[in-house]
Amino acid sequence: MRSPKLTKLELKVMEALWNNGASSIREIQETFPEDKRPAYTTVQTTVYRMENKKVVHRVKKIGNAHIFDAAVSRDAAHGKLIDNLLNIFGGSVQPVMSHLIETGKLTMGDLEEARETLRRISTKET
Amino acid sequence: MRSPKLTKLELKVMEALWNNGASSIREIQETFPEDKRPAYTTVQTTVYRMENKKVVHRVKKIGNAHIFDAAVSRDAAHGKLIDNLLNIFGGSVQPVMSHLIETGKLTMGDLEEARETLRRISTKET
DNA sequence: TAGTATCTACTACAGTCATAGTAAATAAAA
DNA sequence: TTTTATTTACTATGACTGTAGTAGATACTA
Repeated sequence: MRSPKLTKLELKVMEALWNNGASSIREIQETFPEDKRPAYTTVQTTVYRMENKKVVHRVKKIGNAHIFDAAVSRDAAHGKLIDNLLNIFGGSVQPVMSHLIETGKLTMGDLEEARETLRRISTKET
Repeated sequence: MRSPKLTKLELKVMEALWNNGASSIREIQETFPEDKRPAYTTVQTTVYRMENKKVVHRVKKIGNAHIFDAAVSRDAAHGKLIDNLLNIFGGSVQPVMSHLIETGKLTMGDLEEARETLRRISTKET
């Protein structure tokens, strides 16, 4: 299992670690907007579970506080999410593209950019 | 709630309904590949739950069997999934495109096609 | 009509998740 | 050093999910 499935809350924890680097439970908790900040112990429980799943790990101890860090990269995790979605669509990107276009989320500019990226890669690879 | 979140199994049930139209529990169950076909009652329970969520509904009764049909369109459900994913990426399509390109899932042909679709739409809309 | 097959409705159960409380340990402050 | 604040480790709980069994109703068949 390259990287296990992450839940919504777990992803938020990962975001905190990806953005701010290794952090204590308290630090992770405080990245949540004040009005929707889960209790300290909620974050704690989640992080412990993530530790079991091996997606975060303890890197050191400061005072009595453990410091955790991400054990999977943002790209890996995000890639997993995308592949997952794609699977639901039978692995075809076409329906995804259609939806993005129809909802106006994909602009000509995005396409141009993608085109460039693709060209650059294929030139390098060939 | 436009359309509630659907789980993996629920989506498979929806697929069955979208593909084959209104169906009985038995018919839905039989769309699963034989080697990974859940028990009749598993499908039944799932469909009942989906009925509560209002994503399917009973359309008629044949013999003693109820016939269910989808109450949300494939596009709506799929759109929901995509939007959901996009939210995780802060609403930006860019990281998604990058991943698709990097994993070779998005080809130049796909881009051309998307380009065409986009052009056609914007011409019509403008 | 009696027996067999099918379906519904209900119940059960274990796993995961989001949520959080509490007791005990540890560290910091007065 | 006694008090106060912070952390850890453990426990609890209520949704939701995937899984499926069972009793009773209904329909089909010989």
